[in-house]
Amino acid sequence: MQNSQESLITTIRSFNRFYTVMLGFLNQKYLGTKYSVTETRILFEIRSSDKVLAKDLCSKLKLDKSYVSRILAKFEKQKLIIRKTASNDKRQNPIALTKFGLEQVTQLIERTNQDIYRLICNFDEESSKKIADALCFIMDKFKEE
Amino acid sequence: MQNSQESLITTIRSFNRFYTVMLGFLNQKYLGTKYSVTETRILFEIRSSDKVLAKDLCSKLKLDKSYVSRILAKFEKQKLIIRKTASNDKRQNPIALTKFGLEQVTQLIERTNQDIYRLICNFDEESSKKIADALCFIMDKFKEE
DNA sequence: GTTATTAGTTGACAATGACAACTAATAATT
DNA sequence: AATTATTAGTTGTCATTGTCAACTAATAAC
Repeated sequence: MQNSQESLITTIRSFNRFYTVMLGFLNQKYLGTKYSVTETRILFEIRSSDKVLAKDLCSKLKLDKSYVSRILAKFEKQKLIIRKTASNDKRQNPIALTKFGLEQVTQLIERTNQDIYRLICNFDEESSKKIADALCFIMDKFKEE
Repeated sequence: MQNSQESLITTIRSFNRFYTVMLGFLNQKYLGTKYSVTETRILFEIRSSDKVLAKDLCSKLKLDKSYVSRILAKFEKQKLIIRKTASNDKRQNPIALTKFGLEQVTQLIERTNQDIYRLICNFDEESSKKIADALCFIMDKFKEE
Protein backbone atom coordinates (compact mmCIF):
# COMPACT_ATOMS: atom_id res chain seq x y z
CA MET A 1 0.00 0.00 0.00
CA GLN A 2 1.26 3.44 -0.91
CA ASN A 3 1.80 6.09 1.71
CA SER A 4 -0.75 8.35 0.04
CA GLN A 5 -3.34 5.60 0.32
CA GLU A 6 -2.70 5.13 4.01
CA SER A 7 -3.17 8.79 4.63
CA LEU A 8 -6.28 8.77 2.45
CA ILE A 9 -7.76 6.05 4.65
CA THR A 10 -7.17 8.18 7.72
CA THR A 11 -8.75 11.14 6.00
CA ILE A 12 -11.77 9.12 4.90
CA ARG A 13 -12.21 7.87 8.46
CA SER A 14 -12.26 11.38 9.76
CA PHE A 15 -14.50 12.53 6.92
CA ASN A 16 -16.96 9.75 7.72
CA ARG A 17 -17.21 10.89 11.31
CA PHE A 18 -17.68 14.45 10.18
CA TYR A 19 -20.25 13.63 7.55
CA THR A 20 -22.25 11.26 9.71
CA VAL A 21 -22.90 14.12 12.09
CA MET A 22 -23.73 16.42 9.21
CA LEU A 23 -26.16 13.94 7.66
CA GLY A 24 -27.66 13.49 11.11
CA PHE A 25 -28.19 17.21 11.25
CA LEU A 26 -29.87 17.27 7.87
CA ASN A 27 -31.91 14.18 8.62
CA GLN A 28 -33.30 15.52 11.87
CA LYS A 29 -35.07 17.99 9.70
CA TYR A 30 -36.79 15.32 7.67
CA LEU A 31 -38.19 14.15 10.96
CA GLY A 32 -39.57 17.61 11.42
CA THR A 33 -41.67 16.65 8.42
CA LYS A 34 -43.83 13.58 8.20
CA TYR A 35 -41.25 11.32 6.54
CA SER A 36 -38.34 9.32 7.83
CA VAL A 37 -34.93 9.32 6.19
CA THR A 38 -35.56 6.08 4.34
CA GLU A 39 -39.02 7.15 3.27
CA THR A 40 -37.55 10.33 1.90
CA ARG A 41 -34.90 8.46 0.00
CA ILE A 42 -37.57 6.25 -1.52
CA LEU A 43 -39.77 9.18 -2.47
CA PHE A 44 -36.84 10.94 -4.14
CA GLU A 45 -35.93 7.82 -6.00
CA ILE A 46 -39.48 7.35 -7.27
CA ARG A 47 -39.55 10.94 -8.40
CA SER A 48 -36.30 10.68 -10.31
CA SER A 49 -37.26 7.49 -12.09
CA ASP A 50 -40.95 7.23 -12.71
CA LYS A 51 -42.52 3.84 -13.26
CA VAL A 52 -39.84 2.34 -11.07
CA LEU A 53 -40.33 -1.11 -9.58
CA ALA A 54 -40.04 -2.00 -5.91
CA LYS A 55 -37.11 -4.30 -6.61
CA ASP A 56 -35.22 -1.42 -8.23
CA LEU A 57 -35.69 0.65 -5.10
CA CYS A 58 -34.32 -2.26 -3.09
CA SER A 59 -31.21 -2.62 -5.17
CA LYS A 60 -30.54 1.08 -5.67
CA LEU A 61 -30.98 1.98 -2.02
CA LYS A 62 -29.77 -1.35 -0.63
CA LEU A 63 -32.95 -1.98 1.31
CA ASP A 64 -34.78 -5.17 2.24
CA LYS A 65 -37.75 -5.94 0.00
CA SER A 66 -40.13 -6.55 2.88
CA TYR A 67 -39.22 -3.20 4.34
CA VAL A 68 -39.72 -1.45 1.03
CA SER A 69 -42.98 -3.30 0.48
CA ARG A 70 -44.41 -1.98 3.72
CA ILE A 71 -43.29 1.55 3.10
CA LEU A 72 -44.83 1.49 -0.36
CA ALA A 73 -48.09 0.12 1.07
CA LYS A 74 -48.12 3.03 3.48
CA PHE A 75 -47.42 5.51 0.70
CA GLU A 76 -50.27 4.06 -1.32
CA LYS A 77 -52.63 4.38 1.62
CA GLN A 78 -51.53 7.98 2.01
CA LYS A 79 -52.19 8.55 -1.69
CA LEU A 80 -48.59 9.56 -2.33
CA ILE A 81 -48.11 6.94 -5.01
CA ILE A 82 -50.12 4.71 -7.28
CA ARG A 83 -49.15 1.25 -8.45
CA LYS A 84 -50.54 -0.39 -11.53
CA THR A 85 -49.86 -3.96 -12.47
CA ALA A 86 -47.80 -4.03 -15.64
CA SER A 87 -49.68 -5.41 -18.63
CA ASN A 88 -46.78 -7.42 -19.94
CA ASP A 89 -45.75 -8.91 -16.59
CA LYS A 90 -48.36 -9.15 -13.91
CA ARG A 91 -45.81 -9.69 -11.18
CA GLN A 92 -44.55 -6.15 -11.63
CA ASN A 93 -46.23 -3.08 -10.19
CA PRO A 94 -44.64 0.08 -11.56
CA ILE A 95 -44.77 2.95 -9.09
CA ALA A 96 -45.64 6.55 -9.86
CA LEU A 97 -46.11 9.61 -7.70
CA THR A 98 -49.60 11.04 -7.54
CA LYS A 99 -50.09 14.77 -7.97
CA PHE A 100 -50.24 14.99 -4.18
CA GLY A 101 -47.11 12.85 -3.86
CA LEU A 102 -45.23 15.10 -6.22
CA GLU A 103 -46.28 18.14 -4.24
CA GLN A 104 -45.02 16.54 -1.06
CA VAL A 105 -41.68 15.63 -2.61
CA THR A 106 -41.31 19.11 -3.99
CA GLN A 107 -41.94 20.51 -0.54
CA LEU A 108 -39.41 18.11 0.94
CA ILE A 109 -36.82 19.20 -1.57
CA GLU A 110 -37.55 22.82 -0.79
CA ARG A 111 -37.06 22.15 2.91
CA THR A 112 -33.82 20.26 2.54
CA ASN A 113 -32.58 22.98 0.23
CA GLN A 114 -33.22 25.48 2.96
CA ASP A 115 -31.43 23.30 5.49
CA ILE A 116 -28.43 23.03 3.23
CA TYR A 117 -28.54 26.72 2.51
CA ARG A 118 -28.29 27.43 6.20
CA LEU A 119 -25.04 25.48 6.20
CA ILE A 120 -23.47 27.26 3.27
CA CYS A 121 -25.00 30.71 3.31
CA ASN A 122 -21.81 32.35 4.45
CA PHE A 123 -19.66 30.92 1.71
CA ASP A 124 -18.46 33.35 -0.91
CA GLU A 125 -18.57 32.57 -4.60
CA GLU A 126 -15.05 31.22 -4.81
CA SER A 127 -15.49 28.88 -1.85
CA SER A 128 -18.83 27.61 -3.17
CA LYS A 129 -17.27 26.76 -6.48
CA LYS A 130 -14.28 25.07 -4.92
CA ILE A 131 -16.41 22.95 -2.63
CA ALA A 132 -18.73 21.91 -5.44
CA ASP A 133 -15.69 20.97 -7.53
CA ALA A 134 -14.25 18.96 -4.67
CA LEU A 135 -17.51 17.10 -4.10
CA CYS A 136 -17.90 16.31 -7.79
CA PHE A 137 -14.31 15.17 -8.01
CA ILE A 138 -14.83 12.75 -5.14
CA MET A 139 -18.03 11.34 -6.58
CA ASP A 140 -16.46 10.91 -10.00
CA LYS A 141 -13.50 9.08 -8.57
CA PHE A 142 -15.61 6.62 -6.63
CA LYS A 143 -18.06 6.10 -9.44
CA GLU A 144 -15.35 5.37 -11.98
CA GLU A 145 -14.87 1.83 -10.74
CA MET B 1 -28.51 33.78 -3.19
CA GLN B 2 -25.58 33.53 -5.58
CA ASN B 3 -25.68 31.25 -8.54
CA SER B 4 -22.68 29.34 -7.27
CA GLN B 5 -24.51 28.68 -4.02
CA GLU B 6 -27.53 27.32 -5.82
CA SER B 7 -25.41 24.95 -7.77
CA LEU B 8 -23.56 23.99 -4.59
CA ILE B 9 -26.86 23.03 -3.01
CA THR B 10 -27.64 20.76 -5.94
CA THR B 11 -24.21 19.22 -5.69
CA ILE B 12 -24.53 18.67 -1.95
CA ARG B 13 -27.91 17.00 -2.49
CA SER B 14 -26.40 14.62 -4.96
CA PHE B 15 -23.37 14.06 -2.77
CA ASN B 16 -25.63 13.22 0.16
CA ARG B 17 -27.37 10.55 -1.87
CA PHE B 18 -24.04 9.18 -2.99
CA TYR B 19 -22.49 9.21 0.46
CA THR B 20 -25.50 7.72 2.22
CA VAL B 21 -25.12 4.64 0.07
CA MET B 22 -21.39 4.58 0.67
CA LEU B 23 -21.76 4.90 4.43
CA GLY B 24 -24.39 2.18 4.25
CA PHE B 25 -21.85 0.00 2.57
CA LEU B 26 -19.21 0.69 5.18
CA ASN B 27 -21.68 0.34 8.05
CA GLN B 28 -22.92 -3.04 6.92
CA LYS B 29 -19.49 -4.21 7.83
CA TYR B 30 -19.75 -3.00 11.38
CA LEU B 31 -22.75 -5.27 11.61
CA GLY B 32 -20.47 -8.10 10.63
CA THR B 33 -18.86 -7.37 13.97
CA LYS B 34 -20.55 -7.30 17.33
CA TYR B 35 -21.21 -3.56 17.38
CA SER B 36 -23.85 -1.38 15.78
CA VAL B 37 -23.04 1.84 13.97
CA THR B 38 -23.93 4.00 16.95
CA GLU B 39 -22.05 1.77 19.34
CA THR B 40 -19.02 2.03 17.11
CA ARG B 41 -19.27 5.80 16.98
CA ILE B 42 -19.45 5.91 20.77
CA LEU B 43 -16.50 3.58 21.20
CA PHE B 44 -14.41 5.66 18.79
CA GLU B 45 -15.35 8.83 20.58
CA ILE B 46 -14.40 7.38 23.95
CA ARG B 47 -11.10 6.29 22.56
CA SER B 48 -10.27 9.68 21.10
CA SER B 49 -11.15 11.59 24.25
CA ASP B 50 -10.46 9.60 27.35
CA LYS B 51 -12.29 10.45 30.57
CA VAL B 52 -15.17 11.70 28.49
CA LEU B 53 -18.59 12.17 30.09
CA ALA B 54 -21.84 10.67 28.84
CA LYS B 55 -23.27 14.11 28.21
CA ASP B 56 -20.31 14.96 25.96
CA LEU B 57 -21.02 11.87 23.87
CA CYS B 58 -24.63 13.01 23.59
CA SER B 59 -23.75 16.45 22.37
CA LYS B 60 -20.88 15.42 20.10
CA LEU B 61 -22.79 12.62 18.42
CA LYS B 62 -26.23 14.21 18.75
CA LEU B 63 -27.71 11.27 20.60
CA ASP B 64 -30.40 11.03 23.26
CA LYS B 65 -29.03 10.71 26.80
CA SER B 66 -31.22 7.74 27.67
CA TYR B 67 -30.00 5.93 24.61
CA VAL B 68 -26.39 6.66 25.42
CA SER B 69 -26.94 5.67 29.03
CA ARG B 70 -28.16 2.23 28.02
CA ILE B 71 -25.37 1.66 25.56
CA LEU B 72 -22.80 2.63 28.17
CA ALA B 73 -24.41 0.30 30.71
CA LYS B 74 -24.08 -2.48 28.16
CA PHE B 75 -20.46 -1.60 27.47
CA GLU B 76 -19.73 -1.66 31.16
CA LYS B 77 -21.33 -5.08 31.52
CA GLN B 78 -19.23 -6.29 28.61
CA LYS B 79 -16.13 -4.88 30.32
CA LEU B 80 -15.38 -2.58 27.41
CA ILE B 81 -15.36 0.52 29.58
CA ILE B 82 -15.09 1.53 33.21
CA ARG B 83 -16.77 4.49 34.84
CA LYS B 84 -15.57 6.12 38.01
CA THR B 85 -17.50 8.80 39.80
CA ALA B 86 -15.54 12.03 39.63
CA SER B 87 -14.18 13.14 43.01
CA ASN B 88 -14.99 16.79 42.48
CA ASP B 89 -18.51 16.27 41.13
CA LYS B 90 -20.29 13.08 42.08
CA ARG B 91 -22.88 13.46 39.33
CA GLN B 92 -20.22 12.89 36.72
CA ASN B 93 -18.90 9.48 35.71
CA PRO B 94 -15.89 9.84 33.43
CA ILE B 95 -15.61 6.99 30.96
CA ALA B 96 -12.46 5.13 29.99
CA LEU B 97 -11.81 2.13 27.79
CA THR B 98 -10.54 -0.99 29.51
CA LYS B 99 -7.60 -2.84 28.03
CA PHE B 100 -10.12 -5.21 26.46
CA GLY B 101 -12.16 -2.28 25.16
CA LEU B 102 -9.13 -0.75 23.56
CA GLU B 103 -8.31 -4.03 21.89
CA GLN B 104 -11.81 -4.23 20.49
CA VAL B 105 -11.71 -0.67 19.17
CA THR B 106 -8.33 -1.30 17.62
CA GLN B 107 -9.76 -4.33 15.88
CA LEU B 108 -12.73 -2.34 14.68
CA ILE B 109 -10.45 0.31 13.27
CA GLU B 110 -8.43 -2.36 11.54
CA ARG B 111 -11.58 -3.77 9.96
CA THR B 112 -12.93 -0.47 8.75
CA ASN B 113 -9.52 0.39 7.39
CA GLN B 114 -9.67 -2.76 5.33
CA ASP B 115 -13.17 -1.90 4.12
CA ILE B 116 -12.04 1.54 3.08
CA TYR B 117 -8.95 0.13 1.47
CA ARG B 118 -11.12 -2.07 -0.70
CA LEU B 119 -12.77 1.07 -1.98
CA ILE B 120 -9.60 2.95 -2.80
CA CYS B 121 -7.10 0.25 -3.61
CA ASN B 122 -7.10 1.05 -7.29
CA PHE B 123 -6.34 4.73 -6.87
CA ASP B 124 -2.90 5.84 -7.92
CA GLU B 125 -0.80 8.17 -5.80
CA GLU B 126 -1.93 11.35 -7.48
CA SER B 127 -5.63 10.52 -7.18
CA SER B 128 -5.24 9.53 -3.55
CA LYS B 129 -3.61 12.82 -2.76
CA LYS B 130 -6.19 14.85 -4.64
CA ILE B 131 -9.11 13.10 -2.95
CA ALA B 132 -7.58 13.52 0.49
CA ASP B 133 -7.04 17.20 -0.26
CA ALA B 134 -10.62 17.59 -1.44
CA LEU B 135 -11.99 15.89 1.67
CA CYS B 136 -9.87 18.01 3.97
CA PHE B 137 -10.84 21.14 2.13
CA ILE B 138 -14.53 20.36 2.60
CA MET B 139 -14.17 19.57 6.28
CA ASP B 140 -12.17 22.72 6.89
CA LYS B 141 -14.74 24.86 5.17
CA PHE B 142 -17.63 23.49 7.18
CA LYS B 143 -15.73 23.55 10.43
CA GLU B 144 -14.68 27.17 10.01
CA GLU B 145 -18.05 28.47 11.11
C1' DG C 1 -32.25 27.34 53.07
C1' DT C 2 -34.94 26.96 49.21
C1' DT C 3 -35.16 26.60 44.27
C1' DA C 4 -33.15 25.59 39.83
C1' DT C 5 -30.06 23.10 37.11
C1' DT C 6 -27.26 19.24 35.73
C1' DA C 7 -25.67 14.19 34.99
C1' DG C 8 -27.38 10.20 34.48
C1' DT C 9 -31.00 6.31 34.95
C1' DT C 10 -35.34 4.01 34.19
C1' DG C 11 -40.00 2.86 32.17
C1' DA C 12 -42.84 2.70 28.42
C1' DC C 13 -43.29 2.74 23.85
C1' DA C 14 -42.78 3.75 18.64
C1' DA C 15 -39.99 3.38 14.59
C1' DT C 16 -36.82 0.89 12.03
C1' DG C 17 -35.18 -2.95 10.05
C1' DA C 18 -33.96 -8.20 9.30
C1' DC C 19 -35.19 -12.81 8.15
C1' DA C 20 -37.93 -16.52 6.66
C1' DA C 21 -42.02 -18.30 4.73
C1' DC C 22 -45.42 -17.43 1.64
C1' DT C 23 -48.42 -16.32 -3.09
C1' DA C 24 -48.84 -15.44 -7.79
C1' DA C 25 -46.77 -14.92 -12.21
C1' DT C 26 -43.31 -15.92 -15.50
C1' DA C 27 -39.24 -18.36 -17.45
C1' DA C 28 -36.57 -22.45 -18.19
C1' DT C 29 -36.11 -27.41 -18.68
C1' DT C 30 -37.39 -31.80 -20.02
C1' DA D 1 -47.33 -29.65 -22.41
C1' DA D 2 -45.95 -30.59 -17.72
C1' DT D 3 -42.70 -29.85 -14.24
C1' DT D 4 -39.30 -27.13 -12.01
C1' DA D 5 -36.95 -22.86 -11.00
C1' DT D 6 -36.96 -18.05 -10.65
C1' DT D 7 -38.85 -13.53 -9.86
C1' DA D 8 -41.81 -9.61 -7.78
C1' DG D 9 -43.91 -8.63 -4.09
C1' DT D 10 -46.44 -9.52 0.54
C1' DT D 11 -46.97 -11.05 5.21
C1' DG D 12 -45.65 -12.87 9.96
C1' DT D 13 -42.50 -12.61 13.48
C1' DC D 14 -39.07 -10.70 15.90
C1' DA D 15 -34.85 -7.92 17.43
C1' DT D 16 -32.70 -3.65 17.30
C1' DT D 17 -32.73 1.08 17.51
C1' DG D 18 -34.27 5.22 19.08
C1' DT D 19 -37.65 8.73 21.52
C1' DC D 20 -40.03 10.91 25.27
C1' DA D 21 -41.16 11.78 29.81
C1' DA D 22 -40.58 10.98 34.58
C1' DC D 23 -37.38 10.12 37.96
C1' DT D 24 -32.97 10.31 41.52
C1' DA D 25 -28.97 12.32 43.29
C1' DA D 26 -25.68 15.95 43.32
C1' DT D 27 -24.43 20.62 42.65
C1' DA D 28 -25.21 25.57 41.67
C1' DA D 29 -27.77 29.79 42.11
C1' DC D 30 -30.65 32.89 44.60
